[in-house]
Amino acid sequence: MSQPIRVVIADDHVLVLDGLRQALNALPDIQVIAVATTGDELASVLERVDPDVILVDIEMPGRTGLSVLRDLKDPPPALVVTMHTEDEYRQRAAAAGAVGFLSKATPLPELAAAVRAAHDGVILLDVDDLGSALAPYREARLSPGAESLTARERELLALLAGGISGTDELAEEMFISQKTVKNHLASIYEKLGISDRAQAVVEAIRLGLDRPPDR
Amino acid sequence: MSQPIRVVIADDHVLVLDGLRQALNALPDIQVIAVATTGDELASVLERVDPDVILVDIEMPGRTGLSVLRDLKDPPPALVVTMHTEDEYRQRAAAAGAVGFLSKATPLPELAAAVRAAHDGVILLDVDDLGSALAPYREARLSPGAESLTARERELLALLAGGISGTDELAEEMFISQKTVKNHLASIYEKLGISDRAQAVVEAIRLGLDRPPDR
DNA sequence: GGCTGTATGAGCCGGGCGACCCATTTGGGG
DNA sequence: CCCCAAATGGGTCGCCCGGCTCATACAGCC
Repeated sequence: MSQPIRVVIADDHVLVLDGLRQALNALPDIQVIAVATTGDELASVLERVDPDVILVDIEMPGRTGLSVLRDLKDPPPALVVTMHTEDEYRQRAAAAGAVGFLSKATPLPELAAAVRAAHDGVILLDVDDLGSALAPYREARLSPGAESLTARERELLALLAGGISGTDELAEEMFISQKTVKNHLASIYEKLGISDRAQAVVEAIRLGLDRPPDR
Repeated sequence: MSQPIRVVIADDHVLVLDGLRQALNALPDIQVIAVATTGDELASVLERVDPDVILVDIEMPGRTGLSVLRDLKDPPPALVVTMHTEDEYRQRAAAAGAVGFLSKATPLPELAAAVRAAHDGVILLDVDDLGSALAPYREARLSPGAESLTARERELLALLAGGISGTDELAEEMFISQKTVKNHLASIYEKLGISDRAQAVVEAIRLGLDRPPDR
């Protein structure tokens, strides 16, 4: 990965939609680029944009999500998210070309992992142990820009995002000399294309480096 | 307002729950302090914590949300959020003591407004024009710390959080002199108890001043 | 055994930033 | 009508921050 995974979500319950959008956008490696509340809207959205993964509910006013899926000629991997866990729905989702089938009772980290797996080409439908199939995708990826940073540089950014901004406090927190703090900062500035601590804080938070790991 | 509104959410669909939690927590004036996925869990949660508002789904494994509501002796205002819009459910919700009844197709800002209204003691059940009843509560409240800031100071913080950190760029953006920028910053530092731009960015984002208004 | 990247550290220099003191204008509230 | 808060602006000063160059030690890798 290097670019965030671009996702489209379709669900007729706006509350669910908005919540999901916000939750997924909070992850550094996933980006919701469009949403739809009806089947028709989804179809028209998919004419304009080309997501990496689609999340779709079955029940929607007008056309069902599955109906839209069926008609796509070159579809991105689609995950069906529904309240209905019955096997019949699962079959129908599979027939429509979905690569995964998830309940709305799925925890969010699990969904995120499924999105990453789907983007990676994994077909989640025919695995019986979903948990272990998703294991490699549990961990939140670092955002593109964050990959070039070293561990120590990320630590420093996390402290900065926590409100520790003075060179000496940072040095004390990290058990190194003031000079080394400034060296790390200089290296961060270069890698991220910025030039001071205020911008570093902006980037640190944008890259999700402010809260320790995933979740 | 001065303290954020403390909310408990109950919904058996973890995905919805997680999404909602994240979305509501993103608002500066609302804080989700606990969640529950079953009626029993909700009941036990309400023994431990005392929220300002409860959001509850009707269908849940074991006890329904309404059943839990009925048994509370001194209940906080409760909003029922459900997929079912039929009038029968509405009656049952009212009978259980709910102050509001919302569909899962409600947009998020509407839900947030309803939470604020409920916290304010408004009974939303018997209004026929929900839209205008919620109008006064549409606007997202500013977080406590942000209230002492002037409009111009908030503008400045928004720019800072956008990555504009140099005095001269800020001055240009705001059509004022460099000196005035530094004056505003000094005033911000004093009000927020901080001392440089990096910390100002941290606060700006924490206070939700990075993105213009509500939504 | 060398090469590379990371972490650590030093010195120097100029400019920007924060602290302190002050002035003017405008608009709204008492 | 007066006063206060907000917004605007000026000046000075000292220190810290960022840019530049360099050095050492250690770890992994081919």
